[in-house]
Amino acid sequence: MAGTDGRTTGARYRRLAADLREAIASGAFGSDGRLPSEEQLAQQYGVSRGTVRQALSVLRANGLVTSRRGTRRVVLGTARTQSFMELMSFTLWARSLGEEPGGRTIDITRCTANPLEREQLGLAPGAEIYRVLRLRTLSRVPIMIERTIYVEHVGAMIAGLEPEAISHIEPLTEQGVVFADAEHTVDLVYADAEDAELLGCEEGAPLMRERRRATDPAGTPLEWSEDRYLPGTVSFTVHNSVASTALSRRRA
Amino acid sequence: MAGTDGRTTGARYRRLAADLREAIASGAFGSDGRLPSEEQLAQQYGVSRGTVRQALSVLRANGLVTSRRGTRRVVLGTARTQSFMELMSFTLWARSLGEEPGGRTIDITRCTANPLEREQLGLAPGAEIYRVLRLRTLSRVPIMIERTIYVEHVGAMIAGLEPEAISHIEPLTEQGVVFADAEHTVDLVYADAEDAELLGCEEGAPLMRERRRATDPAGTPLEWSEDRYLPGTVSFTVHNSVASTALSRRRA
DNA sequence: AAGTGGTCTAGACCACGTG
DNA sequence: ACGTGGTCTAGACCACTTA
Repeated sequence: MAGTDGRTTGARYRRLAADLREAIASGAFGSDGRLPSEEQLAQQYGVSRGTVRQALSVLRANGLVTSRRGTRRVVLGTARTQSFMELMSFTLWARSLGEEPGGRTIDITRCTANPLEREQLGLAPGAEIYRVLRLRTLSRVPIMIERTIYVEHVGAMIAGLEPEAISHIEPLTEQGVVFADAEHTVDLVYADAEDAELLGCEEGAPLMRERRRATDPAGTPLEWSEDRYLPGTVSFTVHNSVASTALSRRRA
Repeated sequence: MAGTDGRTTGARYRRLAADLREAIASGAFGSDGRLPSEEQLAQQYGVSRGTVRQALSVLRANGLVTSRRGTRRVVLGTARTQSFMELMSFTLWARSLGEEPGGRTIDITRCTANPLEREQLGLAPGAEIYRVLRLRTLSRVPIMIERTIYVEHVGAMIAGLEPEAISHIEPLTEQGVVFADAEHTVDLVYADAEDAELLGCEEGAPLMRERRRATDPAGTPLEWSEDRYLPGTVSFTVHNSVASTALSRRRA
């Protein structure tokens, strides 16, 4: 519960948030889970109240602590949310589970984007894209099929990787591609012939579908992906509050 | 693009956020979608830069605008996210779609919570709960079956409603029950005999499942619900960014 | 009545992107 | 070099909860 250990890089409020996250996970706030007041934390950590509030707002958005006028904050639960990159990268996600990620690239093609693809990536007529088809495994068991299209300059990097490369996103990040935002949509679809063959299920079998559009910090789309999971292999969880709503329910 | 019209209640930054939301929706920021600088907005609206930033952070969390050091913010899209209550209430949601919400309460029972239910609502052994089973329709077509358990004092209010009441949450809100946070988990399940009969599908047919735990501002659980949708009727969408991650992918 | 978080202000410096 | 958003500070007042 010290106030001086912990990280030394990045913004103060991020380090503080990480510290508090640890303190929460280790049960440092007692059985009732009441946090110190903002003023107390500010003094303990030698920062202003504004910085404390910035740190706490992160924890609040993650559903870790309450926040209401008049009473101290209370611990709601330990960290469940994953980092943004863990959501983008099947490989990172698998590793964080302690499972062995695998993947087989079935096909990579460079071609001219069709109208639908142009809309998904916000491209002009005639733009070139890369289409990538991969089968993903968890501890050698196929669980997901991934159909992704990349804007040209990103796809070119992917095409330069070895076919056996397990992670595609890590090399991209090393080469300076920055993913900043993503929109995920989850629904239910039925396996087509290709799905069935690759996943080893019946044609017409139900699958969980996650569609995802990822952009760079400027808002420019980088990739658009449609992932199909075998039932019983994944679920998606969202935390939502009056103050910050990220989720929406749509008519199909 | 005036700065003086708009709401007159609630926090300044919320009113400002609503104003900016409208301005974005009406295309007031031109074809390139570049927003004025924070300093300019502060002067236009007669507030401090801090308040402007607070308003913009709301829009950012909703995926409406970009935000990066060095450049002005840019419009990403018009509002897609729904209010927190629209997510909690099937009735509100249906109305916002312009469709007619309907519901039939199949069963309400007061009983002692079993161990699983106690864990879901964080209750002590022996606690009483209400179990509610409802069939939900959109424009008279059944699309979802809802199995909800309520803590005792909330369930008692539900039990006092007419059986034909379309909305359960609205009366609760009027009686002072405040929903503040919720955690939603989406996956795929297969219809059991009861699902099949009520939804009019085959037993074993695939359904989209949304499980939800909702709490009051103090973090005390109020309800736990398991909703099952017919395929093709809904999808769930989440916006996610490096700065604020609410979503997580789980091994089933 | 006292304590706490929510809101707002005014000002400062820095890191980054662009011209 | 300049403008921009990101971070941080110090202080103020208010709304709410709790005792």
